[in-house]
Amino acid sequence: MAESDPRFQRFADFLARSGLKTTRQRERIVRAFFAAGRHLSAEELYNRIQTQDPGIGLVTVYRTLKLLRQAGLATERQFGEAYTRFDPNPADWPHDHLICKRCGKIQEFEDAGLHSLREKIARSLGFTVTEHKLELYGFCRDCARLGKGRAARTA
Amino acid sequence: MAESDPRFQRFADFLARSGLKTTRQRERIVRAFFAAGRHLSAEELYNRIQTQDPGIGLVTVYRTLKLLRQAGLATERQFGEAYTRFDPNPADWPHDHLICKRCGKIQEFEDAGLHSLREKIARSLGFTVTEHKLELYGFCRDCARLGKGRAARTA
DNA sequence: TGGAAATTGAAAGTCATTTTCAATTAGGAC
DNA sequence: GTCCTAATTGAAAATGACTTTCAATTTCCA
Repeated sequence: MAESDPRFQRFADFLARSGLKTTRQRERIVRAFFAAGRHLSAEELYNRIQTQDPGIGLVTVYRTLKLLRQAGLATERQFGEAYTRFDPNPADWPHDHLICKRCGKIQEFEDAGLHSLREKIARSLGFTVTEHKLELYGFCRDCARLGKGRAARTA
Repeated sequence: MAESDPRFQRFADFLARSGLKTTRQRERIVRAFFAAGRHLSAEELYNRIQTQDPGIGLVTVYRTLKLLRQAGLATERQFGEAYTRFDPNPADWPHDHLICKRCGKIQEFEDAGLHSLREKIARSLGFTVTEHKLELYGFCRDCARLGKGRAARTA
């Protein structure tokens, strides 16, 4: 996730191509987002940035996340929480998620069998499928070991 | 979906068991919900009821839907829209959904292969899975035939 | 039938996210 | 480097789905 991360360049290119400007705020937000490497909410990202640059507003975080989405560098996800999380994986990588109900860990995965299964189901019901969304909820190895208590939301 | 629908009795039992009362509003709302037989939002259900009983408030619709959920007679679903839809299928029937992006039709399905696939995926990543959510998006037979235009939200 | 406890609807409150708007800033033209 | 204009920013207000508050009404059992 060093400065050489090609996503910085992709974002810069997106801005230039769209006639938008590179600002201090956008640079900090994008850097913090990629550095986190997790599915953060706008508020969580905002809090991380606050500690280093209190001048940046939550509104600008929302706006920059929207730009990242348009650039194909982030995807909005809903995991049954009140807010949206942003997935830092390239939008053109189709994948699904496993969510730990105790620590909140989100594990991405890709499964070829799923694609054929979805075709089989769709065909049997007369549908044509273009996208899907699969979320598996449960406990990660560590949390399963600790006993399946109430969610603690650590990670 | 006649008066003999056992769900009316189940709801009445739930109310009695919980020390709650049977009211004109609750009866109308529950009847309209089961009669629709579709995944409605609170607002959609409210609108249907308005035409026959303008005295019922949206707040009461929300409250009654919450009771139906507690009674195991409805399940909240999010299909990427701004609002929640309520699934009129018994909560103890685990199933997934196919959503037509053009007419909004929602088709339920149950697939045994999915259960073993989810176990296989979880095992390979060290997770224990307790629930899942799968949504397939595409076009139903009728809409696929008409050409895959922009969503029209009919049904 | 009486009356306590539950219910209702309107209005106000939440909460995440978006819009508005006046002040600031980026970055191409010169 | 300096101008100038369009883009950007943050604060405050707005939005929209949903929930809570509260005074008035209704249910239902003793």
